[in-house]
Amino acid sequence: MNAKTLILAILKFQEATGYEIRKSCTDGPFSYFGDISYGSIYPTLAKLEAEGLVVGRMEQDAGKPERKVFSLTDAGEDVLFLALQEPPAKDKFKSEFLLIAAMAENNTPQAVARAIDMRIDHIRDELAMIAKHQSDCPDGGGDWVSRYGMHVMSADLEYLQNNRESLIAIAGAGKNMPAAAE
Amino acid sequence: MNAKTLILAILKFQEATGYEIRKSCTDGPFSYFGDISYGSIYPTLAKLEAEGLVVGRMEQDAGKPERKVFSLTDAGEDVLFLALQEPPAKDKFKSEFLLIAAMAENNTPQAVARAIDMRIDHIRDELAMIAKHQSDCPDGGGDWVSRYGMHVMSADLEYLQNNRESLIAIAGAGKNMPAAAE
DNA sequence: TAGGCCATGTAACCGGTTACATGATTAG
DNA sequence: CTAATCATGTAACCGGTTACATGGCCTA
Repeated sequence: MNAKTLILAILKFQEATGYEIRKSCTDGPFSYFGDISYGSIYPTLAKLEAEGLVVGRMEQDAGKPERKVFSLTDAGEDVLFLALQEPPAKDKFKSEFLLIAAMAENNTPQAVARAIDMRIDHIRDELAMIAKHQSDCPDGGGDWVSRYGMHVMSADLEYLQNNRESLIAIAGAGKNMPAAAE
Repeated sequence: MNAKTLILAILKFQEATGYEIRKSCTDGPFSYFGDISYGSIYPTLAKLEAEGLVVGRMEQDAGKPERKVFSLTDAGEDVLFLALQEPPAKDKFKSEFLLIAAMAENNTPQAVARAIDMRIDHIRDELAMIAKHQSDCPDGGGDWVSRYGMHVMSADLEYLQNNRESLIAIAGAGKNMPAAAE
């Protein structure tokens, strides 16, 4: 997902500043579609405005930094809809935790325990986030995706909790283990 | 997951050529940890060899291109184990399909149907791949990860199959729909 | 005989990150 | 008084991709 389409999509849901866009695709519900930072958001927003796909409006509240709120134009909507009709790229799932788990016999029980606990916490946080945002879209595609996420993540969490001990037990079984650090 | 650690990890499981490394992290079971292509594999392998973390051995079979098979050295193993003990980065899941689903009301039923069918096929393929590779590691971390993957992906597939129609029904409900292309 | 697979490698490019610069307000 | 949050933006850098160059074998 390139920065352009992602920003267009976010603005289709609601107008936002560069700062807000960054937040919603770092922590927020848009984090599942792609991840972009300031260094690409602001320049992209400028390009998009030059192309007439978004418009920025200056806002000034007393005692607050000036903000530039962007919203989608009709032309921007057309470009977004066209992009959405293209066949999607394969989903990407990349996990360092999985590598640690797959190589558990060559690691310390401590490191493995920490890795799985981090993942459990992470999924719990995401589940909480989905629950929080689900009220924003009680039906339609947003709701469908929320339910999907909760279904899959619940299964994920379930496995992790039920098999935590067995993974930790695997750790340290290999030869040539380094002396336990930390 | 940077190219260096990923290559070291792959070589811990079995020695391989640059070509084989690329295959196993594009289609194969290592695709969940990271994705690297020739342009980064070969230079990284050269660096790794210069650092003494891997060694390459030339092999020549009659009627076949010459191959350089790399394997991990003791120093490489140490570096890998150290890297594995670091707390893992948050897992990344990025999905264009999810964006299409979330915006289903602004898309054509055809495009939405194609997107969900592609995802269903994709998950079925991955499930088949895991089943195929599971026999390679009947126990330990590899087995744990295989079971994990099958558990989560089965839940995923289940939701997708049970809710396919409802997502397609959402499509086309929005205003300002573009004329159906294709 | 065309295309795919095996196999190695390079050079140019680029999308996106990191880190920085700046500054006001509010919460702890 | 410090840290966090809100807010915008730039410049340097870099990891990794794309596309290319090369070539022989095997299968449809």
